[in-house]
Amino acid sequence: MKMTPLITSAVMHFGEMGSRWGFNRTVGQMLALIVLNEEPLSAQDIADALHISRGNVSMGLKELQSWRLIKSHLVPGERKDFFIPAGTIWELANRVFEERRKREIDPTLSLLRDLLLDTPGNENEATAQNTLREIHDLLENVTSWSQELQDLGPDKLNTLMKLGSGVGKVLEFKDKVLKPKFSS
Amino acid sequence: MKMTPLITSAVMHFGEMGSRWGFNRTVGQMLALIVLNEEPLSAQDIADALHISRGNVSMGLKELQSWRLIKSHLVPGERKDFFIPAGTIWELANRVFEERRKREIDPTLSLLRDLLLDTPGNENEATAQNTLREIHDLLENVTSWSQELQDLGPDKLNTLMKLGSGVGKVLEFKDKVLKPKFSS
DNA sequence: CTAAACTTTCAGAAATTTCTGAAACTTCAA
DNA sequence: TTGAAGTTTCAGAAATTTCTGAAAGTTTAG
Repeated sequence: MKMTPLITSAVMHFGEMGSRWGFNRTVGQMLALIVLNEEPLSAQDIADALHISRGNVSMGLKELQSWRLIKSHLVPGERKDFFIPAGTIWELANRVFEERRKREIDPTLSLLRDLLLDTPGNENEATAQNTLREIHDLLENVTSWSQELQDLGPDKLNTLMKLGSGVGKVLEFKDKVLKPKFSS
Repeated sequence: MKMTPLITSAVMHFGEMGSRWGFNRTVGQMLALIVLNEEPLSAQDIADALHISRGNVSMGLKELQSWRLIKSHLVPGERKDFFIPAGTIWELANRVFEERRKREIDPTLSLLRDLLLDTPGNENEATAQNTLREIHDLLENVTSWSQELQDLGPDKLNTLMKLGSGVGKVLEFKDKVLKPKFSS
């Protein structure tokens, strides 16, 4: 399992970006390696290709599985596990999105809900609470909205994308058609 | 400038989440503090409230300004600078989004474009390149799409959100109206 | 020009995260 | 039941990130 220069640069880059995407350098490299290789890879293959310890690979694989980005693939007659991507690129991207939402937004939403139940103790606190409510509503909207988009699936999403800046017009149009009583 | 318990828990939480949102703990706390306080705060106020060093505050303010999340606010008759949020919650959220896109997606897009120009050296590399192209196209779509959404602005976005799962129907509808020649 | 009030910078300390490698564990064939 | 092939775990080493505080820099009033 030797890496060509092209694959090496991609793998290295995904390693660097990995940390920005929620996992660490080696986990990012491992993901890129698995996604870019047609052949399923064993843990040992990965350790060799990336020059990292076997233990580190084991932890990384566990994390990638917890994100549901890779899955193990049993090769008949082989004792060890091999790993392959757990879906299409679109699916993987969605999983990363979803997982990040879980880590970045959900805990905040939960705290904000709690804080909004408290009775403000003074003027200043009341204003702060209003701001918190604004943040809460925004996050809730973002969450449900991104859920919608994912549910649409790549095809419809693409149609929507091609509309480009026409989205606004469709909306106006829809308003006129569906709510004719209230023409402005 | 003392913090009530409500504000304290919000500030602490945004500190913890800060690291997931692209800045570090104290920067997150500082942002929350500034956003939740009606009154503009001086650097010293912040250092006192959060019990962190003056130097750290200075670096944090610089970073928050580079993200365009806060701006300084001159109080007549005062020598020192005071800081306030650089816009509405909606605007701040957009800036965070945009900044993250710049850091998380743009560099990858740029690398992928380069890698796609290379001529694949062998079979395996050709397949890898196809995968890279798929990733590239997806990222490009995500980028332009999220740009669209931001341009729509909160109001239209909200209208669109209220449509909920009806978005799909609107799309089908639009297809029929705009492309009647090619009815399936 | 000087000094007071304030800010920024940055070297190195502190805290946190990641990685290694050896030991413990599991599984299976014989 | 044994041992070979493989995996996981985790304590502490290494690397990285963040924070402090003292020194250098800037601005303005007088």
